Amino acid sequence: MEKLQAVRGMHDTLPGETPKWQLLEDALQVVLHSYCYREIRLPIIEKTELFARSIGAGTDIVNKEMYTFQDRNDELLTLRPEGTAGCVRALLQHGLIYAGPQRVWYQGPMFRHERPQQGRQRQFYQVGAEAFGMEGAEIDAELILVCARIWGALGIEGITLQLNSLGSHRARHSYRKLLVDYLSAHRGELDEDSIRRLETNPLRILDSKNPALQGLIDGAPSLLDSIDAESAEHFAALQDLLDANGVEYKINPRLVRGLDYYNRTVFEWTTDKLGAQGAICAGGRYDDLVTQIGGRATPAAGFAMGLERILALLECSGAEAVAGAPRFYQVMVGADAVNSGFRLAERLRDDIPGLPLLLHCGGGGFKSQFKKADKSGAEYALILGADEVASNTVLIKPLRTDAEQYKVTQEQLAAEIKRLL
RNA sequence: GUGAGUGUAGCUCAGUCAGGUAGAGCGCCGGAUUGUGGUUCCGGUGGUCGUGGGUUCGAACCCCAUCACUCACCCCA
Repeated sequence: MEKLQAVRGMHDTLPGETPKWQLLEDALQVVLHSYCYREIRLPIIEKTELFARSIGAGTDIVNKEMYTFQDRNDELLTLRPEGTAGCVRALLQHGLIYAGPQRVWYQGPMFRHERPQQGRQRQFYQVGAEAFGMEGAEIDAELILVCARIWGALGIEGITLQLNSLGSHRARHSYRKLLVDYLSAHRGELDEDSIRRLETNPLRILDSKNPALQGLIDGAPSLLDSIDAESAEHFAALQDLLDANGVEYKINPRLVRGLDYYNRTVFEWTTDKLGAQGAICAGGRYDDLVTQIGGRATPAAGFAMGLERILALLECSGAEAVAGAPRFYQVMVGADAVNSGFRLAERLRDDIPGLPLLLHCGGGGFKSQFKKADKSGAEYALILGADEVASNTVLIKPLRTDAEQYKVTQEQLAAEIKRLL
């Protein structure tokens, strides 16, 4: 029979790895809550049309990377490839978009059918924050400061903030023409990918890694030269706020995002420690998305970060999370000991909620049970054998020090454990 | 989607070049006078060599296909 394995690009997070995930998630929550972002929980499946309309019908994500399928009633559905579209849809559907400024955050799995490699899997986890109803550059700055504080909380260093402004959609559209004209004039110098993108997403050609193209790209008209006056002002205001708060950034006129809904501010936090997948967090402003999804024009901005990449970065910098070991391991030898041991343990759990107490299951003598107690990482063994059952006592043996084991009555045990905790 | 590399015991790997029906370390289980772990010593358990075909008297090894992982392109968080 064929061995069953996980679907390609879908990873299991094993018990040994979950503590570091929990540590990361907790740290993110603390920072987000300190800026008063509130959690929103969203469906993993949405109608396909939502993504086609928001991310953009011409983007790679929508064209070749979505997990799309037909429901039993022939509805076209998609496993979400990102979180923003569903978030906007939910706030719109429930009328929160118009209920004054909103700050929300979400976390969970996203799905993209890409070839897996380092820092890129088909099911991956993002934490994102979105803010609605705020027009000025202040919210752009706040989002970036949230990110910066997250890096600080996690002890992540050596990453770069890249910043750009795409201008208004209109300005971006006319720039697109300008760029296509320029590149078409040099069509012969373009590589295969770039020629394809000339039709689909010409701005991304600016992002090309092909060294042969760098000269051509350097000579291209600059996006920043052609953005509208209001956007330029907005961008300047953002830079002032970042400067005033000591956030370092690099203006990168070639930074364009792969999702169509962005306008004005776009940013990306990148590292050079993770190979080809250098972006750990990215976002920007998307003032026209709410309209595209069918609502009234509402200014909006947000970011999303890739948790696998952040974890990989934390491992690079040598951080280690501690796995959850029991504090107490209860050794029980003989049927009578098991019997009264279970009842004793249940009483302890009543008295001390959350007590990390591991009961030995599966029999065996004292020797083998102690081996397992040691291996479990527990600090103390609680020992129950025939003698203890007969005398209504328990032996407590410290496993991590040379201290002698000692005897307490079963009535005293809860108090003694509280003392040891 | 394109290209390259890898796949042998629960884990890390040797064996592949020059085909002769599988090895090490760690782990796991047990023992060292039977109610005490962590060190040491002794013994044991362990793999249809990713999967399916082919070549051959004979394949972990050569060939083809396929799946998965890794890396790069691409894409993006």
